[in-house]
Amino acid sequence: MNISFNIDNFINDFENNCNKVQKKTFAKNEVITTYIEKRNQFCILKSGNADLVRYDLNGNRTIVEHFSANDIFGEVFYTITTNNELLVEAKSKCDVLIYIYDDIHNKCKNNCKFHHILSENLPELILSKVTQLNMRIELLAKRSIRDKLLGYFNILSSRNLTKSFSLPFSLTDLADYLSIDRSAMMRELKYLKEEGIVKKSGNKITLLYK
Amino acid sequence: MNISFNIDNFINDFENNCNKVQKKTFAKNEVITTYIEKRNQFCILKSGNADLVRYDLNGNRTIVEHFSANDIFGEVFYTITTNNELLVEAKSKCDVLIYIYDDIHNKCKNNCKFHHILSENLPELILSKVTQLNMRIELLAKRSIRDKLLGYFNILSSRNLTKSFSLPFSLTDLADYLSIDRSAMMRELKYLKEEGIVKKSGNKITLLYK
DNA sequence: AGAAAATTGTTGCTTTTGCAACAGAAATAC
DNA sequence: GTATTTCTGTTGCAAAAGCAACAATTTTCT
Repeated sequence: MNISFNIDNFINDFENNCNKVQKKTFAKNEVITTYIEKRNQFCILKSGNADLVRYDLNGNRTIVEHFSANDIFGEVFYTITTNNELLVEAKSKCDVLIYIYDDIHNKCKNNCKFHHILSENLPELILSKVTQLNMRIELLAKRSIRDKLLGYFNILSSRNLTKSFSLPFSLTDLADYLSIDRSAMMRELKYLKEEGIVKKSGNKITLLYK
Repeated sequence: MNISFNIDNFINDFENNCNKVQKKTFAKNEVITTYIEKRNQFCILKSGNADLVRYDLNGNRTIVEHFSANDIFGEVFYTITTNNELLVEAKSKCDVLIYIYDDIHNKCKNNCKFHHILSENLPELILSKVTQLNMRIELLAKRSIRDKLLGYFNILSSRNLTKSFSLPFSLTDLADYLSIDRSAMMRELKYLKEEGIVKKSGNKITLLYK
């Protein structure tokens, strides 16, 4: 979910001028934000990796989304919050820009360029989120563990334009992302290797078909 | 995913003036649009009901989204289209407003009020879509048929502010919406009735717990 | 460098889900 | 208003997925 303009060009600009943005740094494993209070946060991940995680009543953990540089997140995307706990957890050191959503619409005192461009591009930014979520839905709607794995591998493969790629998280987390049991996933992964459909060493996957 | 301003107030306005919108009517079972060509359509369902449907390679049908009055849809939300067929099918007579997405940003010749308000509200409109999709993801991420059913019933229940509500589609379609086997769903539904958790007559469901 | 914690890999067993097939009810079409 | 199609409801059996438990490996912490 890359934002379509390059934030780096404006970093200095907003750091000096924008009186609406908050810049924060989080260490690995810190909770960046929770989606329970209604602060209408809109966040941009400047660097690092983070997961949006849900813990449900049965004790299951689901990785709802995985974020890397320039992805956007925040409770503004969860207007109707459920009773489950939603957390954004830093998986590495993370730099985050935090806006209150309504502030994006209003011009900031200094009328800074970053803020202006952000508000101009807001629809496209949110639209890219929609595209991302639709991909997520397609994955979760798949009926078998095999289809989920191959579906996800295909996404990573086309994203990298190559049949070889690294998984962005551990196998334990992958299972929580695909909403399946880890040991069942490991078994399916073994079958996929045995049948010569994928190759795997460490967290590097290679697709062997076609 | 109701749009936050009332379109009806502007119907006459745009019908006479907006040179960017197309208004079309579809009969039940007609295909309103497909998501394969890249026309960047942005559609508003004025009246009726429609489903976004995917047919995958295994012959499974998934109802990706269900639309009713004032919901928005269109291929602009599927920038990265997969190889699967995506169709929007009218489940009843449907009135649809169709924009080319880029036209929404540009002022129309007549600078009509409807068009103006639409472009002003676009971020919130798309944001409501995000919220809707997140709900969908939460549902599909549930690990069992029972949790999917109860999760969906809870959504309908809170949407109607009552423990009794009608399902917006047939049981066959419900299974395709939850991405589960129909007969397995019927069995689980039977258990839920036997255990006194839900009541069901026709397509009307009543939640009995709490 | 060594201890502790987390992740990977595996397996036997149980439970859940899917599949196939069919009968009856309801809706739709002619 | 009758025939045809779709939908509902059910079941036995097969396949897939989940659960629990544990050893081996890797990573992290101090």
